[in-house]
Amino acid sequence: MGASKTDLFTTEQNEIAAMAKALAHPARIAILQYLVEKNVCITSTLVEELGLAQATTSQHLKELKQAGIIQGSVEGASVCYCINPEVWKVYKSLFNNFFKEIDTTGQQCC
Amino acid sequence: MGASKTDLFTTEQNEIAAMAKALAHPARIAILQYLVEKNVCITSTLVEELGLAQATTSQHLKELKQAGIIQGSVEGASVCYCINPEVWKVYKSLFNNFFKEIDTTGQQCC
DNA sequence: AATTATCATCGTAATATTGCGATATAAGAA
DNA sequence: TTCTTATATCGCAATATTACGATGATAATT
Repeated sequence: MGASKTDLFTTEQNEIAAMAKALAHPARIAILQYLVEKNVCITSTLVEELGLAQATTSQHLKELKQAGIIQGSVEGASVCYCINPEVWKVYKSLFNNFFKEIDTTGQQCC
Repeated sequence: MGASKTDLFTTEQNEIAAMAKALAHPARIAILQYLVEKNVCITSTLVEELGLAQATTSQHLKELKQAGIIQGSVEGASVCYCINPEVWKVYKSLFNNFFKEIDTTGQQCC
C-alpha cells in the first residue's frame, strides 16, 4: 500500500498528521530553523548550509511550500524564501492544542 | 535512497524530525487523541475505533511505543496502552520551543 | 550573442511506509 | 486438553520518500 486511509479519520486528524509530515525530516527542520533565525529571506545559501544536493534541497523547499509554512518569491535569478507567519501560527496553535490537556491523575494501568 | 542523511544535522534537528514522524499519520493522531480523552488505558477497542485491520493497528501502536510517547503493559490476555506523561511533556516543550519566536517585524522579501 | 549563475523539474535507484491476510504465541474458558 | 480471545509478527504488494545527476528554463554578466 503506502497510502494512508484518510477517509477513516477526521479532517483535524488528517491536518495534524499532514503538518507533522511536513516537519518529519531533519533537513526541513533545519531549513525552518534557519529561516526563523535569519529573519532575512534566503535563497540557496541553504544548499551550502545543509550539505545536501541542490536538487534535494529544492525538493524539501517544495514540500514546505506545499505545506504552506514557507513562501518563496522570485528575486532576479534567485528565489527568496521565508516563513509564512499566518500558517506558522496555525501550526503553533494546532500543536499547542494537541499537546495541551493530559490528566496524569487519572487511573493508569501502566 | 529513501533514508535520511541524519549525520548532516544536529541531534536536536533529528529528534524533532523523529517526533514529527511519529505523529505523521492520522491513525496515530487518532490513537493519541483517544488515549488522552479516555484517560483509562485501552487495549484494542482501538481496532474497532479506528476501522483499520488488527495487524495495521498493532503496527501503529508499535511505532508510537518505539517513539516512547505511549507505553503498554500486559493485562492478562490483552494489552493496555496509555500515554507516557513524561515523554508527552518532552514532545510538548520541544514543539513549543520550536514554534516560539517568530519575528514578523523583520524585513521580508516575500 | 555567448557564458555563467540560480533554481526547478525529470528520471532513476534505494529504501521506507502503509495495509492486510496468515500465522504464531500466550492467557483464559470450556 | 481443546477452544477461544487478544496481540504480535511475518511476508507480501502497493505506494511514498529521499537523494542525486542530468537537463531545462530564466536572469544576470561578459
